[in-house]
Amino acid sequence: MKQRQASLADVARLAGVSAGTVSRTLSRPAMISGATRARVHAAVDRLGYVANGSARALATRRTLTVGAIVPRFGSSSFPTMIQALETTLAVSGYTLLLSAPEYPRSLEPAIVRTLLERGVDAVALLGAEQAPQTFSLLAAHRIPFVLMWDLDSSGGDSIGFDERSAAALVVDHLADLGHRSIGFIGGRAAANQRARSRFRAVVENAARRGLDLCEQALLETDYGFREGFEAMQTLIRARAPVTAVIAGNDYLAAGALSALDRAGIAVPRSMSIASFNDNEFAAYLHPALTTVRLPIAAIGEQAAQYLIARLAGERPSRTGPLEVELIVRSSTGPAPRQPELTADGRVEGTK
Amino acid sequence: MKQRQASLADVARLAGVSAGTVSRTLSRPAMISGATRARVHAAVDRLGYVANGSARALATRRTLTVGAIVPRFGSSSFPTMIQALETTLAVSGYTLLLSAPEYPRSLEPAIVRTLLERGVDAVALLGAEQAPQTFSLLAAHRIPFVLMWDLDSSGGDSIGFDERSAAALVVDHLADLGHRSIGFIGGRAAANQRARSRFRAVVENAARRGLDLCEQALLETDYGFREGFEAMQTLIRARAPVTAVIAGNDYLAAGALSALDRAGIAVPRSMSIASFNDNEFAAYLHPALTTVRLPIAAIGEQAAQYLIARLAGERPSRTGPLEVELIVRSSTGPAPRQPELTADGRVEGTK
DNA sequence: TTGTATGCGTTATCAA
DNA sequence: TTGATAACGCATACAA
Repeated sequence: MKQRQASLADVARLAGVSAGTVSRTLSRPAMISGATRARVHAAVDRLGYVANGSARALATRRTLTVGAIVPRFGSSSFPTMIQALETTLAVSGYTLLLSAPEYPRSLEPAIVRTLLERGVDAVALLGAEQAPQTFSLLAAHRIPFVLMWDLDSSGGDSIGFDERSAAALVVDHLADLGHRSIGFIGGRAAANQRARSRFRAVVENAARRGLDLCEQALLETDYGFREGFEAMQTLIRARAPVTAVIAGNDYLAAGALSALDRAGIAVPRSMSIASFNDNEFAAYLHPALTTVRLPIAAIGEQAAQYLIARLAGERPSRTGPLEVELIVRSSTGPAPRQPELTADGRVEGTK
Repeated sequence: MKQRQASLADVARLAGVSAGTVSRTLSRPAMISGATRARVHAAVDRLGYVANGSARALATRRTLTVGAIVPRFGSSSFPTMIQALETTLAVSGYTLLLSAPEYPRSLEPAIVRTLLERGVDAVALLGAEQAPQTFSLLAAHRIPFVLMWDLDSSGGDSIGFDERSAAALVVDHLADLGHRSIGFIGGRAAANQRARSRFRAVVENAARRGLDLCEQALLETDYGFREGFEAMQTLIRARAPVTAVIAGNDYLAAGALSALDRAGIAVPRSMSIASFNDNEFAAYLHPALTTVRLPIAAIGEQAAQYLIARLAGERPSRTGPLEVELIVRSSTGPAPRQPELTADGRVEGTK
């Protein structure tokens, strides 16, 4: 019973045709007469034949496989992007080869080499935390690739949104409501390209609107509930003179809201909160939470479509940044309004 | 400049040796003399040679690739499992081929066929929402596979935890605190094997402890913040006579807590909340939230180790369910205590 | 419409 | 230690 898997030759023998005919029957049925086609299919079913992709790849020089390098899979919006990427690729027959390196590994060229050995037809890079060598390797092997999330990087085409306009939406919103002094709880700029540009975008926009973004209220931490909770506690304890806080992502927002709740500080009466919405769940955290909805799934979809086009020999024109949307949920609760400051500028509720 | 990638033959020519020697130099350097080894490596570097995995797979009959089928990637704990799976596999040189079908597609046999064509050496199935045919196909092709999450399924080995003991931990905790009547907000049992067994586990344990789990307080919904929010609102409006509610996962817990907050119902004074902790973030939602920490990352790791062992020709013994842990955060807030009931048995705070 | 023959790039077997 | 040669399974150009 230890027989190997059925091959094209086995099918051909059983069907009484040549191997070439079987191959054609499976790939271009139109070329084959109805009678033999039926015989071949019968043999295929009977033997449970499944094509050997390695042999096919060797002969055709394509694997119908796309590689993805995804740093920091866990607490990010990358799974959503990957889902969209994979689903869209699958429609066109492509399979996704996933590499989810934990932090320092994402800089190892070995990852790209593995992908190249596997013969991926294209590569998707998420978050652009790769070594420069990655790009030269891909270029040297003429593998089309796309950068997801980050619009600024050079070297290849990229699909993403503009952090500056996203930040502008939130900051403008808060400024228009009358806030003059705000805080920001964001990811670690030192360790994370995305956190860095978001950080910068908030700072620049605050400056543009003349908002006070005091150093004391500018916190960097890991993305996470606990981190958001602790960061907000820090702000509260320090009595940071702010009337609104922007959270860098959903996790931070959730933690921050929880900390405010625990401290008895009412949102939005005593403190306004806004958040970048990576995971599309910040929206449901609090009825008065303003969020910027980032086009996460759309990035995955469009990146897939870009690669598919490239692999079809087209040269898609560069698309602009994907649209970012501000969600103000005034309908599900009181809209953020001019905060009531205490005499000394402290936030109400800090004791 | 349109030359194809360098092949083993190219390297051999440049190094002045045979192709076989190059192959051996790369795979079993010990067999080769220092001098030729150096020459070969020089040629490899010079040409930027990368092995062709398809040809290697064809010759060796192994791809060093493991397939994973992952339904409902988005709002689940699967990304964490995948990260652990991939990381552990990578250490042993295996790459992950990811299939993340949206719902109905997970039942298509075409997915498994694609994986088989790609020549995966093994397959990991997450959440066991696959068609029965999946298992027979894998068996017919003698592909080792492992079921992740679900311990009960038959057909292959599985790595997971026991929903019943997880539920027992929470229910016992609430019962010991003196709660007599509780509610449960869980996932949709009809659409989701995992939600179903969790549901059942809670019901059975409640019965075992003589807790009242009235139908009115037994809600099924999609996993999500909004859904948890709305479910809890439903309970509040219906004035469900419960003093504690168990949330089926983190998202539901977050939404439920938000709804309680909005309704002015104090946790845990007027209502106790406990939650299954798929994503390890429920822990930070509320200082008095009791959670069952599910061994998500451990499942990914152990599944990888299981497959690696199988692929090495071993036959690992069945391991029992992974450990589940109850986290009571009394240190970060008041522990849930005997709730104060109103005269007519209503929960305090519902108006 | 179908069969034949060759090549894809690697590993493995057997000699030298 | 190294070289020659034969698979591995499929696709395709060419012939029939």
